[in-house]
This record gives sequence, C-alpha cells and structure tokens, in this order.
Amino acid sequence: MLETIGDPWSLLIVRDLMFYGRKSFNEFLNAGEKIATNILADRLQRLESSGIVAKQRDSTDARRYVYRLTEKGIDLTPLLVDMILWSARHEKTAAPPKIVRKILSDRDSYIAEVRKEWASQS
Amino acid sequence: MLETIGDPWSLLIVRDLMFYGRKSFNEFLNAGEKIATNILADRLQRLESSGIVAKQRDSTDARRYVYRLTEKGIDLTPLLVDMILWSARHEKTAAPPKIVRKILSDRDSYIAEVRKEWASQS
DNA sequence: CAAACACACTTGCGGTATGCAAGCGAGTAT
DNA sequence: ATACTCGCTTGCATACCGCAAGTGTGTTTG
Repeated sequence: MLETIGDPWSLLIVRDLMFYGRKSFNEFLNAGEKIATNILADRLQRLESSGIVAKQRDSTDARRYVYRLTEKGIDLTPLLVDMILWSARHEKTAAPPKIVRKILSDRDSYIAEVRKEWASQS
Repeated sequence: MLETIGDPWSLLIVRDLMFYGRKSFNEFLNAGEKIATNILADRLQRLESSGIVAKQRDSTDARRYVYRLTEKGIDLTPLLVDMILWSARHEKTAAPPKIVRKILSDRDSYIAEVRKEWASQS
C-alpha cells in the first residue's frame, strides 16, 4: 500500500488520470507539477507493475502510449476524493472549486460518477 | 496536502496514533516498521507544525511526551479508513481482520466511532 | 525520400534525504 | 550516587531525486 500510495508523485499521476483526463507521458509531464522525466518514467512503471495502471500503444499514433486506470486503480477513487475534501477543509487547495462543491454535496454519487466514466474504458 | 500526507512515515505515525493508541516517541519507534530515530523526530515535528498532531508533556512522567491528534488530524480518519479498505481488497494487508470486517459492514459508523473516541481527548 | 521533429524514455551528475549507530542532556528508579 | 529511561541530535555512508542532455523509434514536412 504505502509503497505505491505513499509516494507523492504516484498519487499525482493517479489524480491526473482520474480527474483530469490526462493519459500520455507528455500530458503528465506538462501537468504543472514539474515532475522530472526519469521520475515520471519510474513511477509509471511502478504503477503498472503494481497493477494500478495499464499501458498500451495509442492506436492513432504509434510513438505514443496511452495509460489508463485498472479496476484496482479505479478503486482508489474514494481515497482521492477524501483527500480533496480534507485539503479543501484544512488547506488552501488547488483543486477546482467546482469539483469540490460537487463532492461536498454528495460524495458517494460523485464517486459513482467517476466510476461510470471509467467503466467504458476498462 | 502531499507535503504532509504524501510521505509514508507520516502516514504510519498518524495510523498508529489513530487506530493503535500509540502516543509516545518510543511507542512509534517500536511499532514494528523500523523507522529511524532521526526520521521519526523529523516527521513528528512536521506533523506538529502542520497542525495534525499536538505534543505535550506526559503528566505522569516528565521525560515523556504525549502526542495526540488535533481536529485536523482526526479529519484524516475517512482517508485512512479508505486506505485500509483498499488494501484489504487489493493487497495482502497487515490490518487486523477484525477491524477490516467492521469497516466493511459500515464505514460511516466506524468513522463516527473513531471520532467519538478522540472527542474526549481533544 | 530525406531531414526535421515528436514522443517516451535513459543516462550522468551534483545535491538532498535516508538508514544506521553512537552520543547526549534531562528526568526517574534503585 | 549510580544506573537507567526517554526523546532526541550528530556523523557518516548510501540511496534517491531534480536537472539537463542524449537516444531510439515513429511521424510529419518539403
């Protein structure tokens, strides 16, 4: 658990994947958090080998890979949602207020919504 | 958020505090995870300065300090509970099966229970 | 078709954080 | 008074990280 989740970068990648629709190496890289390329490559590989994300070639551009959440990764949704809630409450959060408000009004249905979005892809 | 939570050791300390009733330096140190003393001292200080735990002298033994969760720390309960659930589902977890079963049957009331236990101390 | 470019990495290097063992000062037990 | 406990602090070797540059494969452009 903590080997995979207890790492800031891994969590950020999962978050980008889950909430922001980012899915390729460059999209993660340019996500504003300034992760180094070697660290990103390493974390993606770990996330893959721990079965949280899956990697496949982009069908439209063969140099590119597409990363997606596995079932195990999708199951992290409640956890990330709780992180967002906690941050919103106790720290100046960077999360979009729109999402925060939505989660605050109904956590469970928001989780169900995220799950539904991913259901088609996995 | 990730500065405080995105660190494995900090999370373990909060967990020990929240679920296992550990509250002194030595109790954290001998919690089986083999954290180094310098790291433990550093993490406790960070947790304190970020307002997640509070430190005070033990009234029965003046060499000892007692650490306890603040309101901000207690609010991490749902998050830790979700971690336990996720681990129980996807990894061979080290969490006591008894607790896991209890959480599985009713997450919200378990969280309320933890909160209640801490209410008296804060 | 060749040259330029994009993408996902990999490598080298200097700096920071970590693990380990030992030590230290204040307080307690004998 | 002496030995011991507790919560650190210090020194040192190793591991990890951030940054910049380079590599190989695949794609676009003239």
